[in-house]
Amino acid sequence: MPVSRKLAPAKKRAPPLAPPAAEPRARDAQRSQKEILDAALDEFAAHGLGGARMDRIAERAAVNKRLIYYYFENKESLFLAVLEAAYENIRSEEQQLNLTQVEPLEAIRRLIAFTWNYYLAHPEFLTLLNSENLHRARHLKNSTKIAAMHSPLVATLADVLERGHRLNLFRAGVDPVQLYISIAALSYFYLGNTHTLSTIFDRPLLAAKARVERLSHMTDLVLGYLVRD
Amino acid sequence: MPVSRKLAPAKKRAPPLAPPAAEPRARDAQRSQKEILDAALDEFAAHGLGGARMDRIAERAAVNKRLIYYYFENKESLFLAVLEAAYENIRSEEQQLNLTQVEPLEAIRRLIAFTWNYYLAHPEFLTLLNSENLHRARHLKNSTKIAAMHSPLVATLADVLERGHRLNLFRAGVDPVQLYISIAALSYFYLGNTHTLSTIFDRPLLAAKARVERLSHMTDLVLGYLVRD
Amino acid sequence: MPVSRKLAPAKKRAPPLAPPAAEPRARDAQRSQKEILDAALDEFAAHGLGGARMDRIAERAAVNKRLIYYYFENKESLFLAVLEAAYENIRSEEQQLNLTQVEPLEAIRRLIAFTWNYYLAHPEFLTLLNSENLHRARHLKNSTKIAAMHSPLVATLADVLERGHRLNLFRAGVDPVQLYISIAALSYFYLGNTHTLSTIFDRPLLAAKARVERLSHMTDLVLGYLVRD
Amino acid sequence: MPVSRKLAPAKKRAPPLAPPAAEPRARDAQRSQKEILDAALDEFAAHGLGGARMDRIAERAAVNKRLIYYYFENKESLFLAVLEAAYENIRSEEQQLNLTQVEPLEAIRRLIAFTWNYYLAHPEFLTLLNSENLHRARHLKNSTKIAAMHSPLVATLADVLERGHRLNLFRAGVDPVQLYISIAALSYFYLGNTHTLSTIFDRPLLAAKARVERLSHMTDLVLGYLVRD
DNA sequence: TATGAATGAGAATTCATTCAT
DNA sequence: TATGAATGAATTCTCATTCAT
Repeated sequence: MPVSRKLAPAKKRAPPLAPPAAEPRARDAQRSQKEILDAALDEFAAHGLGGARMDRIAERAAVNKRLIYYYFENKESLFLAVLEAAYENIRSEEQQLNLTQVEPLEAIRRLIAFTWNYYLAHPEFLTLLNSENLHRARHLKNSTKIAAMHSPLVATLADVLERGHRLNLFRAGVDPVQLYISIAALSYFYLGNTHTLSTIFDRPLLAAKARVERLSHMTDLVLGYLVRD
Repeated sequence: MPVSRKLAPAKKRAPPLAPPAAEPRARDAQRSQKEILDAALDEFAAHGLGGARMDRIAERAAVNKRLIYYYFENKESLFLAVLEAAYENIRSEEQQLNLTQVEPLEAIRRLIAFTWNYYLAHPEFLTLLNSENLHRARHLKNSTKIAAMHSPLVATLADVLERGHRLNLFRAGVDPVQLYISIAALSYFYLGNTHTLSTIFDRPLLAAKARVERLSHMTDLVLGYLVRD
Repeated sequence: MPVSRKLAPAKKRAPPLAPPAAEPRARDAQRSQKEILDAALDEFAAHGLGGARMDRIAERAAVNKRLIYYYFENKESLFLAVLEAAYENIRSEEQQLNLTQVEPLEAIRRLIAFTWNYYLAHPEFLTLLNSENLHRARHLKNSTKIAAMHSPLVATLADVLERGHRLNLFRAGVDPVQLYISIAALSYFYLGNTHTLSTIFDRPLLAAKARVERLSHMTDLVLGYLVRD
Repeated sequence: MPVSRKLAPAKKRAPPLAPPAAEPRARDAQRSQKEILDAALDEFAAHGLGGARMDRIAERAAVNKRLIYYYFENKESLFLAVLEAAYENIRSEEQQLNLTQVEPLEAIRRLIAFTWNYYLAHPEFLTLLNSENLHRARHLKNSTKIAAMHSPLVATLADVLERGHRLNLFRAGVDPVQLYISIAALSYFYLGNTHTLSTIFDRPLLAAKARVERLSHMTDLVLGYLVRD
């Protein structure tokens, strides 16, 4: 039962990550915004949009709460900003796979592995998307750039499929969007729902061995379907 | 023979002005609890655990808010109760597929179709699970019956795979849990993330035609992998 | 996070002292009232009037909550009933000291020791009185019998003082009420405030040795004043 | 340059109708905290911890209820803050008696009179302590400074007793803590229990005459014991 | 650009008490 | 005499947001 009486307002928890900052910190707009976004990503990922707390974001970012409103209008806008940044990040890393430059079979393998590993490394991306879907993509629909961010991905996958088919390697008539959704689905569901799945099946789905098996299973599944015999 | 003298309480609570008397609904504990659970399912599904409002649940259930606490300790316990009921529902319908009684190929087809249609008809199940995963299955881990509810499912699928293999139809060495997760994943991600996916791919994923295509794609995918050539 | 879903309402704590009592217990008005009073005494003593919970009283008494209202109108009336019973108890035990039958010096010693031991054995009496004083004796003032219960005590003490004086043992002009209040005060404050006193003086006031010393000190104090040299 | 686009929050909170504009009081953290503490002291003293209402405290302090939580974690922390302030106050006034600078007999007289008058002037101190004892000093035990606040008092009284004894005035072997408790007890019980005592003895204990008599009786009692014949 | 002080509108939860049988 | 079901009115505490500097 901590007591605070003198001047400082009561703090619920031990002081935040950053030192108490007696004097106002150096003014660096760029940096402040970045820290807010990072903190907000963590917070929204950890608690969802409804469960996220502006107070905690300010604390994590080590900025004054008021500053968040200065830069990001309100909670919802901040959430959209976080979402866009998250999409930008995954799409940008994806681009670096250079799928159009490798042979089709390898391209598919790489895409599956990349997706799996990215989700594994960025669990916050999954919960973020879940939150946005809970809200029926309300925020994303206000985004001007989001669709444009995804056409290259579709084009790339279409190219891979086309090349695979011309080499008489892949089956015909595969819809790239459909396939991409399936590839994402296989990793997304397993990782995003690990907690419930581990509980209901009473099985450690994130153990090292289980992870290797899952990647292998997913690859088999997709290639088993895709590759013409 | 009561011993009390009329001693006025410290501060009389204002007497109710007039009885509303809109013919009070019959007292039925069973029914009240059911209505609360139904309302809570809707509310949790629509807003997540954090966004759900006890007030709205009471309103939807048409019961006094206090009654919720009378039957269900608190919000979290209510959430677990809802979760368990939701799992019970899907597992029970699944059981009625009688997968052990049909030939393996048909069994797999049915399972895929059932999963797809169930999720389509029960979008609340998806958001509910997302919420629970956001909370790292905190509630479910307190459930005593959840794991037991799932062993029949695994056994059934194992039986189907085994029979398919003995008929020289299916490939060997398929892990039923792994496969079940994949089957669920393909529907779950598509339907649970329809809003964001529709937005980023700018495509109406829930249009009648799209739905038919998706079910077909998923079936092809799974059978393409499973069926030995 | 206990869950209760089926028919029974949620219980916050493990079942009360008494067994769940599936069938309504034998109808015994006398006994029910006694159990309610006992439970209420404990509860009011432990939490004060404001902090006491009717629910807990019902639980402790192992009767239905509604029954309390049947016998004791409301919380305040119940509190008064408890108070009166408590006073009755101490006065009745006090009476059995037969102070008028022993020599004055011994009578005073006995009264001091009795008071000390009674408070020690009945800490609930102290907190009960504190509660009533917090409420400015609001309940007691409604009592018809309380003053009558105390005149014998005053008479007895007056008699002792008078006899002591006539024997040239005690000083003259001692007001029995004043003296009684002092005797009670010395024990009451020490025992009723043990927790804060032990904390501020950092000393275990209830240790066996400390108790012996206190009784001795109080006796010295009172007799040092009373006894003529 | 804020990056936010105007994205309306999920549900706009209704805009305030019109600013009350009764010339807002200057923002003064120190003063706000003081007013809250003062109001809380009154409220806790009047109703006990359980009966105190945060709403009323806010109202009395003329601050927004939320501000209480801004400065004082919660009700319990506020209670401890109030307690500590109360102890600080009495101990500080006591210090100003300069008991070490006056002759022993006078020192004891002064201490008795001071205690009596302080309790008379600060009835809230008594009820506050009663509340804390009801809670078994739960809050005080979390205080770091409380014990330190009391050692000077004990030292002072020890010095007085020692000097009195060396002057062959006081009896030997008197424990200062024991004596202090007795002195406090005599006033505390009389004043803290005035309401019940007046009722059970049917006598106006706070009448001017009664007060004079009580102080005189207490002084006689203590000195009768302390002073060597 | 930055911040400490302040707030209105809820939010979950509690509580004494009454209803209906 | 006894009880499970039900409730209106608080009560503590929370939260996004704004004020004033």
